[in-house]
Amino acid sequence: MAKEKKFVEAVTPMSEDFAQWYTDVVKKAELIEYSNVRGCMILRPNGYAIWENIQKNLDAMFKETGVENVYMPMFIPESLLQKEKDHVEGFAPEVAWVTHGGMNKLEERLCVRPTSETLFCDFYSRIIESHRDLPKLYNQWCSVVRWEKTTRPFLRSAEFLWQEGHTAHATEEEAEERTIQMLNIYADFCEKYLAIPVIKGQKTDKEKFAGAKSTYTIEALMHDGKALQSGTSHNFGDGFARAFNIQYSDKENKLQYVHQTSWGMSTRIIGALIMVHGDDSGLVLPPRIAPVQVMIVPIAQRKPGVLEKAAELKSTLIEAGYKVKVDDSDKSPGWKFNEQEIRGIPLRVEIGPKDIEAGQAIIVRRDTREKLVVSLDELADKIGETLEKMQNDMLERAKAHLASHIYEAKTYDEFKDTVENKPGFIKMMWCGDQACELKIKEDTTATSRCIPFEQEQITDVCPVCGKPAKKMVFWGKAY
RNA sequence: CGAGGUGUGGCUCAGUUUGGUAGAGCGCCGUGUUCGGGACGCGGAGGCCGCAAGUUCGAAUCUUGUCACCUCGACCA
Repeated sequence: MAKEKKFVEAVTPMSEDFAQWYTDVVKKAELIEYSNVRGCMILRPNGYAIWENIQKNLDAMFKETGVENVYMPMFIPESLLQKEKDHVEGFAPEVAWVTHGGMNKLEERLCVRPTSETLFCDFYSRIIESHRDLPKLYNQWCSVVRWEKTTRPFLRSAEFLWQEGHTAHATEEEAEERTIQMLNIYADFCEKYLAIPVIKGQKTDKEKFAGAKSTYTIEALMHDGKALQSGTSHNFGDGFARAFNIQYSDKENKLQYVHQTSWGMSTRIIGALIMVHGDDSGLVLPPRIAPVQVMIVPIAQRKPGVLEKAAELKSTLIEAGYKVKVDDSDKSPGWKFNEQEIRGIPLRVEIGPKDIEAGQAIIVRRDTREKLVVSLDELADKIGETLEKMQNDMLERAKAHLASHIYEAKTYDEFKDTVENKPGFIKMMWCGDQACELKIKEDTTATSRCIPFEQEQITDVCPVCGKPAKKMVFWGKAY
């Protein structure tokens, strides 16, 4: 029976106001709380646990390829940051500076790392001497600070958590191979754990990382049709090595510069998780990344035996390897259902006196709300099956959404019309000239997202300028 | 950083036009009855109205400044 009164403010529907929906979900799922410092957020247990799971799984994938973790200082002396010209130009406008130690002014001010290329380079210049020292495959998990003008939880915060991998190689080929390898790891991770399909490709010169030779990216599509750069992998060539004098003696005893890469994924990906899978009831977490996979909701829990049964089911499921909690608060069942849904917990198990009598329980999927009555003996098996199915279905749905939001433009008018009316990616040929890229941005606010690895020849000329087309580019509005 | 908007118990907001010392619902605490889609009764706690100056006998209300948040741009993971 439906109640007319709804006391608790629901999440703003996506269709009404997507930005507000996002903020509501972030707050109501208790992922974050705003802090006292502009643009900085407090990651609450529900939010941090997601990051911990991302970290755990991604870290394991890195380590399988020989990567080792280190930790670098959070401060960078100004002189060190200055060493690579493009790099400092790219980051200078948004670094935070430490000017005093205690009461004393520092001789040289220190920047709070916006990224740690310069520190790794300085470090590598000291520890690399011979070809026998290569490759160096280091990564660090840390936070970085970028004094952004406008911030949004997860998508762009002044301080954010991430990992940054920095490698040094003997040859250009090896560095390129590593750059692509890490991009593939990100893409695989997104598909396998986060159920987020991505477009892999290369950034245009305009969009590439400050100081990089080439930047590769994975681009995901949010529910509102906007793109989110979800992970990047850069090939630095020997540019940084020359600026920082990172040389090794090769087999012929000749001095050579190393070739470097760097690659990162941040808490921003949690923003993607929210905006790819969430719905009007809140967050929907893919089972493989969900900190709690099953919430058991006892019905009529004060009736004898109900809580005991719920606890028993919990132990059974935990033994079977699932992450399970029981909501034994004295809220009404309806309340608990809504809480579980807003937090995106993949499955709910309802267990009440009637079920106990019948030797059964009800499993409810978060994504489809599909209800499944199962006998208690096979609960663990069914939970496993359903989690698996849900993970797959979520990926398939996201893939379908992505596929149905990729458009093609043969003329610039068609392009402009599509940007205006159909949110998503637009495939269009490009002459390779930055002027056209800038014009597109000026006219439409859409930017080049990437030059996808999987190329097609849509037209022979660049629809913007009419010159011969060199590449097909994915364009779109982005976060 | 530019344009616009909003700041009043934990949340959503009324009160500001016309200055007179703060309200509602939800939430919270206690208690009892409840429990299959945000239950109900009774009792209670909690706010010098974002912050700072100013005008005034008196400011949530008027003035100036400042900070935060939201939307749209520019910049960026």
